[in-house]
Amino acid sequence: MIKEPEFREYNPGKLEEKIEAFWKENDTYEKVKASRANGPKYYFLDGPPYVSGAIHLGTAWNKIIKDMIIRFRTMQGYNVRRQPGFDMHGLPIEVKVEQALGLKTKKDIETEIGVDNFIKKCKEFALNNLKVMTEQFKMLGIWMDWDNPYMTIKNEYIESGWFTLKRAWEKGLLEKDKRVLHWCPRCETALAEHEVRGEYKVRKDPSIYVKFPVEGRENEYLLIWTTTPWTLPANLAVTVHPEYDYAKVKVETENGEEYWIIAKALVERVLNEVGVKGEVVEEFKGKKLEGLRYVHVLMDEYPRQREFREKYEWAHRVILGEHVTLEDGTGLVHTAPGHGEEDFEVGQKYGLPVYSPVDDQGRYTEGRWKGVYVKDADPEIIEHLKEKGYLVKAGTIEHKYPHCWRCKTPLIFRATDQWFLKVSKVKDKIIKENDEKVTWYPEWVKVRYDNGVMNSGDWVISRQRYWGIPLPIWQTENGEIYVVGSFKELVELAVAIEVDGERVELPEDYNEKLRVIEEKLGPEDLHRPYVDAFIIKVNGKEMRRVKDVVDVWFDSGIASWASLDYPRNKELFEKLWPADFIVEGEDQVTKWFYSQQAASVIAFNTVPYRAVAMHGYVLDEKGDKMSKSLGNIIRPEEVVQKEGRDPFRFYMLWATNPWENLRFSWKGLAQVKRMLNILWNVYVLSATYMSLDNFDPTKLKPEELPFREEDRWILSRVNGLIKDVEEGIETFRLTKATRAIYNFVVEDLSRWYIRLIRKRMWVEGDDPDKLAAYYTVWKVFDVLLRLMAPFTPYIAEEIYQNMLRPFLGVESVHMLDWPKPDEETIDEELEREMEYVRRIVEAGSSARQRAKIKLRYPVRRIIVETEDETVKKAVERLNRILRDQLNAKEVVVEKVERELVIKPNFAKVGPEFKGDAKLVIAWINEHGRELYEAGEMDVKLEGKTFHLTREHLTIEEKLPDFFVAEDFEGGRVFVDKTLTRELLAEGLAREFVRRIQEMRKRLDLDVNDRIVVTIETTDENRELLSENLDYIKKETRATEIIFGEAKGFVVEWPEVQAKIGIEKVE
RNA sequence: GGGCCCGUGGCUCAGCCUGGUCAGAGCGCCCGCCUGAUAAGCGGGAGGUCCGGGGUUCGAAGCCCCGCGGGCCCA
Repeated sequence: MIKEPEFREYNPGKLEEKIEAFWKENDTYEKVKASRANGPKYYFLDGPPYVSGAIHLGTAWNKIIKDMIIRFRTMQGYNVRRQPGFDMHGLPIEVKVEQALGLKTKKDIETEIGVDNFIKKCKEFALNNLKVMTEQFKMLGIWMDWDNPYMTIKNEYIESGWFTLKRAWEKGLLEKDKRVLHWCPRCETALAEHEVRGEYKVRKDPSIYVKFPVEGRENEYLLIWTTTPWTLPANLAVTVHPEYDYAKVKVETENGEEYWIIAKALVERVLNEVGVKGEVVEEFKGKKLEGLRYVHVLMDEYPRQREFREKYEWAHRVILGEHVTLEDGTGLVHTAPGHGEEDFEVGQKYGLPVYSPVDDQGRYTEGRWKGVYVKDADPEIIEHLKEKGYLVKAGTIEHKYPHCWRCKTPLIFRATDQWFLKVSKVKDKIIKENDEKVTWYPEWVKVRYDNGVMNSGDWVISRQRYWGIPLPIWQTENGEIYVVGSFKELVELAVAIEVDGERVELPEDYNEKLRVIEEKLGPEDLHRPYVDAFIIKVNGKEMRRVKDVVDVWFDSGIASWASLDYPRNKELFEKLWPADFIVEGEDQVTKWFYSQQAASVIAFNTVPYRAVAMHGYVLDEKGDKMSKSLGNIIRPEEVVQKEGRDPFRFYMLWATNPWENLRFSWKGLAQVKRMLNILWNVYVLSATYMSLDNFDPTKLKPEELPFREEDRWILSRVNGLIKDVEEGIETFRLTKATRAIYNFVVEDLSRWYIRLIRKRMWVEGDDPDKLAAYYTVWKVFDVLLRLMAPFTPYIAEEIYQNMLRPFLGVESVHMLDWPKPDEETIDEELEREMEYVRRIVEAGSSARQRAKIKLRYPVRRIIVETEDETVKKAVERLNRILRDQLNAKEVVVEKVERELVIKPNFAKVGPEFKGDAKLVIAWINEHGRELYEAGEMDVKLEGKTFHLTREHLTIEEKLPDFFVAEDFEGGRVFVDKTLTRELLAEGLAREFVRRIQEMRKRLDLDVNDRIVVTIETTDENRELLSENLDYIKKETRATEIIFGEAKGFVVEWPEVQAKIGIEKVE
C-alpha cells in the first residue's frame, strides 16, 4: 500500500542519503547488473581519467553523461560492461613525486633514492589518488564497477601494451629514428607532438638580426633573423625559398657601405626595424643563391664547425627549402639540423650532419659555452656577436612558445634517437575503418577528426623516464633488436638477470628459472627496474633492455583490449570487443579518440569502438575557464552538498547541448531543482490522498473506470514523452530528452493535469471518478519514473518505492524495463484540442484580469469566437474543463455582434488631400460606412472628385460594454462582465470560504475537524451569504454558521468588511 | 593560412537535423491571482532587425553562399 510520503518537502540531501543507504543495504547495484546478465552485450568503455588527485566539474559532467547512458541501456535490457578505468602512469605523477621528495634531476632519482623506491612512491601516489577519485564519482551516483576498475599499472595491462608493440614490430611499424623533437630539459625526456598541443604560452624571447659574411666578397652579407640565438653554434646552412625574389641591398652603416641579401618583399620592413637606410641594387630568384658559401660566425668558438666545413660539401652554404615564408624574419632562414624540425629535414636532403652540442639537461657539451644552460647563453651569445660585429640588431619579441605540459619549463628542439610507431603508414587504413564503422555524435566531429588524422605524423612513443610501461625492446651491443610480447616470453628468453650490478645466471628449466627470478627480484612486476634486470638471448646473441618507457598516451590508447586483460585472458575480448560506445571531452578528439584508433589499427587492423560522442568543456557563468588563478573553481562536492545529486545531474544534461561548452550557473541549477520540487509536490499530493484511500491499482479494472478527457489526454502526453526522451538519448541530443521531461512535469503534469483533477481527489469514499484520476496519476508515474531514472536516479527511486513497488513488486526502479510507447493511447486530436483549451483559458484569464474580475467570482457567460473546427470541437468536448477553469456558468462558440466605428484615417487623408482634407474628413464622418461597404469609391465634393478607399478609414470594433475580449491563437474570447446578484453572492461565499480555510490552517486543524463559524459583517453581506450557507458549510466543514459576535479564534478581514471567528467542535 | 562549432529579448539558453503552431523557457524587473501540493504554486506585462548581406522557396531563426564577431583544433 502507498504510504504517507516520508518527506513533506523535497530535500535532496536527506532523500539521497536515504536512497544511498537503501541501495547499499540491498546490494541493488549488483542486483541490477545480475538482472541483465543474459541480455545482449553492450561494451561501454570508460575513458580513463588521469589520477591527478581530484575531479572537477568537467570530469563530473563526463561521468554523469556516461552514467545516464549506462542506466538507459541497462533498462533497455542490455548487459552493459561498465568498468571504470584510471590512467596511472606518466610524467605528471613523476613530477609530483619528485617535488614531494625534493628531487631535482633524473640523476637524483637514480642515485639518491633509487629507481625501485621511486617507482614504489609513484605507485602509492597513483593508488591513493585513485581512491580519492573513486569516492568522488560514487558521490555523484555513478554506477560503475568501482571494486574492479581497470588500472594501466597492472601487469596484465602492461603486458597488453607489450603485445601491441610486438605486433607493431612484426608489421614493421616500430622503428628507431633520429628526429628533432620537443625536449624538456627539466624532465630530461622527449615529448610528442600531442603533448605539446595546447601548451603554447606567450613568452618573451630575444629577437636578433645577424649578418653572415659571404665568403670571398667584401662587405657582402646574408641577413638572418632568429629568436633562439643559442642555436647559432649549431648553424650549418642558410635556407632560402627557390621561387621567392631576393634583393641585394646597399646600406649605410656605422662601418660604411655594406651589401645585405634580404627577401625582396621584406626589405622595407627589415630595414625599418633595424633602423638603417638602403636601396635595392640587384634582384634575383632564391634558387640563384643556392651554394653560396658564408663564413660561420662562431667558427672559432666551436671548432667542430671547422671540421664540418671541411668534411661536408654543403656545410655553411645557402640551400633551398619550400618551408621558408615571408611572414617574419628576412626570408633567409638560419638552419640548424640538430635543433629544428624543418631544419632537420632540409639538412637530410643536403647531407648535412645532425649537430646538437646540447645534453639532456639543455647544457652545451662543447665549445665556448660548454656547461652553460642554453637559454642562459642567449645574452652572452648576443653580446659576443656584437663584439665581433655580426649583430645587426637585438631586441625582444613576445610570441607563443611551447612549454612542458607538466613542469611548465620552456622546451627546446633537439635531435635524439627515439622509437616511433609508423602511424603514417596506416593513416589511410585508420580513416577508411573510421568512415566505415564508427558513428560520431554529433556527426560533424568526424570531419574534425579526419582532418586531425590527416595532419598527424608518426607517433614518438619512447620517453627517457621511469614511471610507465617499459618499452619491451631488447637490443644487442651493435643495435640488433628483439621485441618481447609477454612476461612468459621474457622468462623463456632470459639467460641471466642483473642484481645489484652482479650477474646471476639462470637455469634452463622454466619453473626453476621463475623460482630464481622471484627469489632475486621479488614477485612479477613489469615496471622498471624489475624488467631492466633481464638479459635475454636471441639467435645466440645477448640483449639488454632499452631503458626507455612508453608515452602514457599509449596506455590509454590500448584500453579497449588491455582493460579486458587481453591477451592473457582471451575470453572477454572475444565476447565484448570492440567497444559499443565511448564519450569524452573535445580535447580527446585528437588524443584518445585517435590514439585508440591508431593503436588498434596497428594491433588488429580495425578500429576499437563503434560509436563515439563528444562533449564540451565546463566554463564559469561568464564563459571563462575555471582556474586557480581566476579563483572561480567550483568543486563537484560543493554542488552536491548545496543542491543535491539529482538536480546537479539533471542540470548538467539539461543546461546546453552536450557538444557545446557548458557555462555552469547556480541559477540554472536552481531552476532544475524547482522542477524536481514540483515533481515532488505532485507526488506528495497524490500519495497523500492515495494512502488515505488505500488506493490499490491492481484491484481496479481500467476498462471499467470512467476516465475523463483530461485523463486520456495526460496518458497520451506521457506516451509521446517516451518517444521524445528516447530519441533524444539515442541521437545524443540530450537537451531534447531533458527539456521534454522538464516541460512535461511542469506544464502538462503540474500546471495543467493536477490543477484539473484536484477537486476529484477531495471526494470522499470509493468514487469511481476519483479512482480514475488516481489510476491515471499512477500510470503517469509508472512511465515518468522510468524515463527519469537514468537522469535522476535518487528521486525516481524514492517515489518508485512508495508509489509503484507495492504493486509492481520489482525491487528497484533501476531494474525496470524502459517503457514502450503505447500507440493506442496516443490521441493527437485530443492533444490539439486541449492545447486550444489551455489557450482559451489563458486568454480568458487575461481578459478577466483586465476587467478586474477575480477568478473567485463566477461570470455569466464566455463566448469563443472562432472559424477553426478544432477549436469548436474543443469547446464542445472539453466544455466542462473550460467552465471549471474559467469559473464561467457557460462557455459557448458564437459570433459576437459588434458595432463598427468608422473614422477618417488622418495620417493618410491629411498628406494626400492637403487643403481639401477637411472636406474629405467631413464627408467620411458622415458617409464612412458607405465607403467601408463599397471598398472604394469616387466622391464628388465641391466640384472635385476624390478617389477614396478603405485605406482612408480607421476601423475600430466597438464591443457591447459588458464584454471584455482577448485574442488567442485560433480565435477570440469574450467575457461577459455582467454581474448578477446571484453571481455576486457566489463570489462572496468563496471569499469567505477561502478566509475560513486560511484560519483553519493557522489553527493547524486536521482536514476532518469540524468547526463552528461566527461572522460579524454588514447586512448586505449577510444577506448575500445566506444564499450559499450550505456551500460554505460544506467547504469549510462547519457544523453551523452564526451571524453575530465573532467567537473563538477571531480574525478581522477588512477587505470583506467582516470579523470571522471559528471554534473547533470537540 | 586551413578545418570545425557557436552568434536568438538585460542575462543563461531551447528551437535549427526533419522549412509553415502569433519566435519559446528560466532568471531579473513591474502588476496581479490562487491557496486542503502551502516558507510552495500560477497568470499577465514590458523587453527581440532570431549577427549582417545575398540566394533557394508560395513561405527561412531553420536550407545554400558571402561577410563580421567569438570559441576550439591544426599549421
